[in-house]
Amino acid sequence: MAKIKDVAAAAGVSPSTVSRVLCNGPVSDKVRKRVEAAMAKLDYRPNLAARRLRSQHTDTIGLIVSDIRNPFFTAVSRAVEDEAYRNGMRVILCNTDENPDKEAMYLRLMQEERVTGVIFAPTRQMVASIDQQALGFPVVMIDRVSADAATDAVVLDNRRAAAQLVGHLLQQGYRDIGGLFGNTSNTGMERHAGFSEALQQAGLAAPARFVAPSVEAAEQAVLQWLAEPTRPQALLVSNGVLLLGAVRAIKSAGLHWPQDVALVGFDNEVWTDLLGDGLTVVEQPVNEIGRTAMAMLLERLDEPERSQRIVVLQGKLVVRGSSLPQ
Amino acid sequence: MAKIKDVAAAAGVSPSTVSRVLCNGPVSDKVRKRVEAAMAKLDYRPNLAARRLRSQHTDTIGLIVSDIRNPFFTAVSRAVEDEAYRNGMRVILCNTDENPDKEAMYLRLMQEERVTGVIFAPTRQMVASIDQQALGFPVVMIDRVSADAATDAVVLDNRRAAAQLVGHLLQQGYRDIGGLFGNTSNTGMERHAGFSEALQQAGLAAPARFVAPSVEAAEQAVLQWLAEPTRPQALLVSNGVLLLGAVRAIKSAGLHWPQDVALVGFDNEVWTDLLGDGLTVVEQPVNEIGRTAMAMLLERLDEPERSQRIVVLQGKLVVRGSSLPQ
DNA sequence: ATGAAAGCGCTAACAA
DNA sequence: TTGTTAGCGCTTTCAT
Repeated sequence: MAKIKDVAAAAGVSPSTVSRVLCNGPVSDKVRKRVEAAMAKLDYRPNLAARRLRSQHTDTIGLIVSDIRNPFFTAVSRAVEDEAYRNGMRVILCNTDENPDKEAMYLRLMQEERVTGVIFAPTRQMVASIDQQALGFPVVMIDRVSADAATDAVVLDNRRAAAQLVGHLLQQGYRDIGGLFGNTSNTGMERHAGFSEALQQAGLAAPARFVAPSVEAAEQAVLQWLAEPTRPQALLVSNGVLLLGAVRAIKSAGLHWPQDVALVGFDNEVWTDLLGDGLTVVEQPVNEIGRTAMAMLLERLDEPERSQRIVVLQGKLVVRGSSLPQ
Repeated sequence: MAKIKDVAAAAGVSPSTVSRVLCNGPVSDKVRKRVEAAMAKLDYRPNLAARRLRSQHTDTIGLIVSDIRNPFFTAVSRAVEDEAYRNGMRVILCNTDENPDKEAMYLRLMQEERVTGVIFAPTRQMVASIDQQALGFPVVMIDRVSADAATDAVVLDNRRAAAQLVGHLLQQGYRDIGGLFGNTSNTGMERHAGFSEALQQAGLAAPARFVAPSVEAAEQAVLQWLAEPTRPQALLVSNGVLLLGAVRAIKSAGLHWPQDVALVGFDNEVWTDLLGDGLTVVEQPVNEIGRTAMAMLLERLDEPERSQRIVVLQGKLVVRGSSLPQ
């Protein structure tokens, strides 16, 4: 494999000149042409490891999420990657499975890679303990954040979104409303807070249950809840993964929405409008979340000293049949 | 940030010894302990760019797919990543959008990264033109391959799977069967071949249409097809993305399966069993595909000279209501 | 088992 | 605009 010296020799110039061509440095047009011809002839590929070592910048960012198969993260990842490559940066993707040990391991790996920065959807335990100074690179958190986080962040207005769903249910005449939330992320906690507040303001009880963030856990929990005499008239479910579990539970219990139980949730996944008259959900602006996170990271690199910034995006209430009593 | 020299000084040894600790080389237990203590104290993180440059191996593989949001690739990616990290390798993910220019660009990037190997789901144009020698690393193709590919590969038995779906429809009494296929991948071509052969063997016509691999293109094509007087009794759709489009079309045309039109397809996505009595599909062994691709890459690295190998996996027919006349 | 020395392929400072 | 020189942080001979 050709190296910079070979190209230099073939073009009759010094290695530095070849390097300048590579980096768009000052080179006369005539020489540049010659060098580019030599590169093409030798099928030269600059060695990125060498460039990174020497130049001390990797143009690489880390993207740490719980599971790329969660459609929310799938969509956000794609947006982040597009924006990254558009800015000449590469992305290293890491799946943590909501496991703090894996989170720590991948953060360590990011340090070894000397990444330029990281976009991170942390678990609840991790949020407060992230120290950018110690890490050595800036972090933008997404999806799961709390007030005590010390980094930039892009989040949905989770309380408001949950409150909106509750408001919608109240408006439709539901009074007996239950909530199902994930127990590992701050997102679940915030959505629970919005849910509780909205119901308390209406003078109603706010029965809530918390489960592991998996389809199976949600399915089992909902199946059990629906079998109890205190079964709620309406169910609010905290994200797309849990929502799928809830749908499976309702289906396998032989029940139907909205007559047996109304159902509302988060994440406007592709299947939510295909079921019966559709599921009422809050849609997250997934592309905007990804793009914004990447943009904030780039801004932070430009201005390391500027104060912490949290961008709060609004969800969009999409009303469908699952919450409209007939 | 501490470097190897600092650790060496702190531990009272030479940099080589620290390096040996890092690489599990021969070091006495006593010295190893001292070095590890120094590493911990200084919060040392080895610089991967430097290691890669010097050692000439990157322990990195590239994964090139059309779009991570396609659930098939989402699942395969996750399996590849898990298997990679388990083997101490990192993964660079690239989305090509079925665009040959992007494919070429990312292959070039993989060369600059000096990746150990690449797992690649190529478009039709690209399949035959992949030259591992010129690229400088081994390639394992997935999902889309043809006989003239010159690399290792892991594929579904697409012809047989399509034929199975046709066989199932014939058994259920359908005679007038149409097929919808993607026009950019060899996968679509092979599934079309299996579809055609099976119908020809039964002495039946095999009307087929080809569309761009997007939900919208499929929806429009099916909408139009269903409005024609020659509308088929049953529709076979070549992958999960197109299948979603077909479902939308049938729904928005106010039709129902199986009475108005039976529907079968590929990819057992989460929503396929939620719609009515469910969609009949061929399920691909997504985890096995990802794991096998990674395993083949590792084997190829061990034995560069062994002959080309293609692993053909079987799909699983999952029969549901969409193809069972009432 | 350990150390000294060389160099992976490139870029950045400096000089011309 | 171009060349010369040094060195990024590590691993790998080759000694000892």
